[in-house]
Amino acid sequence: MSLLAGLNEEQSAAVVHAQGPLVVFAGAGSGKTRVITHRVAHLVGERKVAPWRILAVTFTNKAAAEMRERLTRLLPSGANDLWVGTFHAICARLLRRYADEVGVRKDFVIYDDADQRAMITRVARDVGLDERRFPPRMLAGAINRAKNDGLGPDDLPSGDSFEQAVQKVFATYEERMNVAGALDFGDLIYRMVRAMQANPELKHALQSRFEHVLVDEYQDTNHVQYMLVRLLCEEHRNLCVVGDDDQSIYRFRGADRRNILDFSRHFPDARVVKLEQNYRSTQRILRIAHAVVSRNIDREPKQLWTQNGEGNKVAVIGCVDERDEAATIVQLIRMLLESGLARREIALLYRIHAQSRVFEEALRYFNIPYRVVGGLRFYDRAEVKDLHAYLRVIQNPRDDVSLLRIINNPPRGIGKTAITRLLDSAARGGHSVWTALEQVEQDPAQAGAARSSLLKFRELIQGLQRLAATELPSIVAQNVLVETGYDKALQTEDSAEADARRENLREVIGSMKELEREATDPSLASYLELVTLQTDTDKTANEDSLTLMTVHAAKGLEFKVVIVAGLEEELFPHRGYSPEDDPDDLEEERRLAYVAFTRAEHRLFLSYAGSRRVYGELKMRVPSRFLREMPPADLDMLSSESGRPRAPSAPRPQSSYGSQPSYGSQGSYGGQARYRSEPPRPRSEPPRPSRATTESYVDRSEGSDYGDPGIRRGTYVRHPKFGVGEVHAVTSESPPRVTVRFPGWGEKTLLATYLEPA
DNA sequence: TCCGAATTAATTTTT
DNA sequence: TTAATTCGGA
Repeated sequence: MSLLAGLNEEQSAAVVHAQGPLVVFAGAGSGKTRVITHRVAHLVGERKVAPWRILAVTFTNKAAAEMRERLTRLLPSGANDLWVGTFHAICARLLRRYADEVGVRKDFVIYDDADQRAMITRVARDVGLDERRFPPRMLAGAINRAKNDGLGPDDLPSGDSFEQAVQKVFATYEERMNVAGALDFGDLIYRMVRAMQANPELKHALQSRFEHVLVDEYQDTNHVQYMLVRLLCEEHRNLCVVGDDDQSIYRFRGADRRNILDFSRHFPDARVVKLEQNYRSTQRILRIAHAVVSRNIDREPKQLWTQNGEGNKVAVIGCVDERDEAATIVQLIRMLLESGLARREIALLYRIHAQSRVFEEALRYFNIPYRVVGGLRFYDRAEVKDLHAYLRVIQNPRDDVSLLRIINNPPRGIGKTAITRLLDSAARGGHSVWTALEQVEQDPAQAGAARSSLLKFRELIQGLQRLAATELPSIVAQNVLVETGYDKALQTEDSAEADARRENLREVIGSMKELEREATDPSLASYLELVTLQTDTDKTANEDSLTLMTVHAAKGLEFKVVIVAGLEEELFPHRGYSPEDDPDDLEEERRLAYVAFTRAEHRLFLSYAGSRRVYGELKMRVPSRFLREMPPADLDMLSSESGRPRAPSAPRPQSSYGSQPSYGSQGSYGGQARYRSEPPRPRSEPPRPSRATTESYVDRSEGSDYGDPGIRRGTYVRHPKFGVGEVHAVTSESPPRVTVRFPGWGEKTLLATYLEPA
């Protein structure tokens, strides 16, 4: 029973649960991964379930790899025969195995979002849609949403013109994808579900195969994924799902929290286990996280508790603007590092990537090693995608999107006209571009130079295909770079950027070689599948650098110290360009905040700026409502050094990086910070913030020594039309509205977003 | 065919 | 602000 050693009662219950559906509500830091891995180990080791009859689904490859690794250690027999993987990877594997039954080609390629977008753009043009009225990204969104809901083109409404456009594009897109032998991410799951529904034998084969199905991060499954899970476990009914509805942060991608919230309704005989003991954070951190998320109406009631200590107060640092925020936070980080903390133990989180820039500048200024997670991914680089496109065309020349990507890259005299004619020919024949290329001799429209360029390109690809029949992928890749002239073109360019691209390509080939050494099946097809499904390589995880990332990217991670920047209205909670308040959006922002805060083990720092450049425009900012929702007793309200009032016309210092901070920790980062602290605010009365609380927060007492970076009475602001005026009152916070007296114009009430500090 | 100016748009994104 | 994409002229 060593598997149960060190587990608490609830964890053990989940591990040993024998038969039937089980839902585990696993709060942040409650030992979720442990439960899931130990459960699998228990099934194999104690209950003698054959490993190949266990399916464990994760959301990331990283999580899958981690689970496999842990299981390898837990199980004497190893984890090789277990089915562990993401929904997408598992479906891809099943689709290849049952390609004939499903009706897909065994050698299908997988289109990522960019490929999909390219295809949709082309289809939309071909069916004659106005790109301005129906932007491809919206069409793609609608198509993906449909697939996430398990719907095909025929299942969609066709009321308004947009719906009609979607339906038309969707249907044609499916045809084209079929011709191209390509599946998009959504297809992988959708097609599998459809096939099981349509084919009872296939359904039965799979249902009897998987005796136990386990799903991690169940709160982020979408509807088709639910359908798939449901189908797979129909026979044995041994479904174990683990998740936390409070950490569901992918609604915008179709994740449906109802899947976990309604689990007991979907499976009435389900056992429910709640893991509420947190092993990660201090009590204060949990309290403020809970204070925010518990305001959500639609959630499973639960509250994390911990035996950990009370911990330090959560520091809230008010800053002047985003540069001041960056300078202040970097100073804070320097002090944390000086106090003995390792860089890898600190994370700086933000709501959107755009926020990282100023921090990166400040960190570079002080030579603090950092890594930015997410953003531009390695495999998304143009040159990498180009090489992969060549490889994909070699493997499957019907892959139109890839073919069109490389047909004149590097330039080889195949111009717009020649390509248009080729596309016409393909459309006429209802076949792929490659087929059109094979028939180019019969096409009278292709004449002279264009025709010979096309023929030359065709021979180039055919030659590489012959090579690929016998050689390893890395050899093929090297030949691609040489024979296509791709490398030569970069060499000729002779710029630093081109050198970097060549370096990246060398790196790709290096990693291909590495994979070939390890892989059981070092084929081009398996390499290509791997790189499309495995987006992040995460090789930098071991180096000691500070981590910068979005809150989304931080899910599942933990750090000794977490700093969350930009706790301002409009930013966090984020409101992009959606004009109206969607309560569901706000609830998701709360969950996001909950995820952010619960990443912290020992200390949590929050910051906001009083003004910030948004798309180049200086905007006034209002501190996040989330701050107001936290118990004031757990907060330390502070302001940055430069948060002190300055003469309105005083020039901004060139750089605030050199200034000494007015706060610090003594000895260790765990010590009480020497921040200037404000008198405690009266407890506000959420959820409906009264005007009074608004003022007690935003409109600090006059004559205060502390500069309030936010908008308050007396602040001078500039409006594009009315000029400079004085703020008379803050009338609402969301949207931030203020009354301003403009000389010559009188008193105006307007949105603070139109104002900048004067 | 290609380069640079003009235009436009701008969350989060495990796959 | 920026980055990405498109368009127009050489």
